[in-house]
Amino acid sequence: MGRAPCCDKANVKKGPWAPEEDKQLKEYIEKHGTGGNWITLPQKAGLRRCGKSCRLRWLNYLRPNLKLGDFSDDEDRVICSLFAAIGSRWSIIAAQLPGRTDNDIKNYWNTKLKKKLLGLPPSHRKPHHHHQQQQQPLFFPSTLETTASFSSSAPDLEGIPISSYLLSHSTPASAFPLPQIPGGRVMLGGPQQSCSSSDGISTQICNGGREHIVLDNSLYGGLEIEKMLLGGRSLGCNSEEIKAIVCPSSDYLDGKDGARRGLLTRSTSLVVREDHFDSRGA
DNA sequence: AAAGCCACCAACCGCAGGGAG
DNA sequence: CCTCCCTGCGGTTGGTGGCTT
Repeated sequence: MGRAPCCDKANVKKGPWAPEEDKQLKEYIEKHGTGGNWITLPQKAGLRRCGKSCRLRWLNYLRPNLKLGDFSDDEDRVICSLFAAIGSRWSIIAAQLPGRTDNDIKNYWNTKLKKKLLGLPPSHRKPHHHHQQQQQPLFFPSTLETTASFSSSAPDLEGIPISSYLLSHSTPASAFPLPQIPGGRVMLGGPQQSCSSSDGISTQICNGGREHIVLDNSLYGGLEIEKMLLGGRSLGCNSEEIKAIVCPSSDYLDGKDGARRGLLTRSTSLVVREDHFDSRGA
């Protein structure tokens, strides 16, 4: 039994948006808002488009405060670090980059950043100027392959280069058959393992399936994240939770307390601690 | 100059989650 | 609870255009 289509496909226009359609959609939303219902919006706005298509167009191209143009090195680092930690959760990653959309980031990752991390030669196309500056892979090959230290009870998994991992797993959060943890590095040693590297992220899996992720580069301001795993599967965080984890300026970091605990969705627990890195001078 | 290749990106598709009834 | 509906997400596709031969 198939799902009912979200719209009348026969009467719906597909393909690239015309400038008039953009104008029509933008003007309608600016005047009336989305009304909380994208399905009926195109009809109200006089557009022969699927509601999902309108939503996508608005979110990705028409809404205000969108950031256009090249990704900065800082943005690269945020994307890479979060990808390493949580996998291809583009919406969460996008939430950390104001003005960027998940689609943007996903495209950027798939077409450019992944190749840069893998150290593949640049495309024959003219690369973005600020990307030309950095010929070295960003951090996976240079840290996990050469400086990372592993202690593991699963030697057959030790030392898998992240580049090999990336080549075969574009979706680390869902690709592993064993305890599935967002981010390939967490999995590299199997259960009861630890992995640390100079890229600012280290992870541990303790007895009982407790996942322990430590982010200590300056980007994060030094935070410790501890997540409980349920049923051998790492559970997701929503964007606010991740924001609490990775934003140095977030309210989570403004107070004096050494540790604060917030309850995550689906019974995942989270500990955000500042004191862990105070002694490291991170 | 033309053809072919391929990187890039906008947009589509299907699925999962969550809320309402 | 259960079902239905809507939204949001992530993977994938197809068109476009730049580059190479």
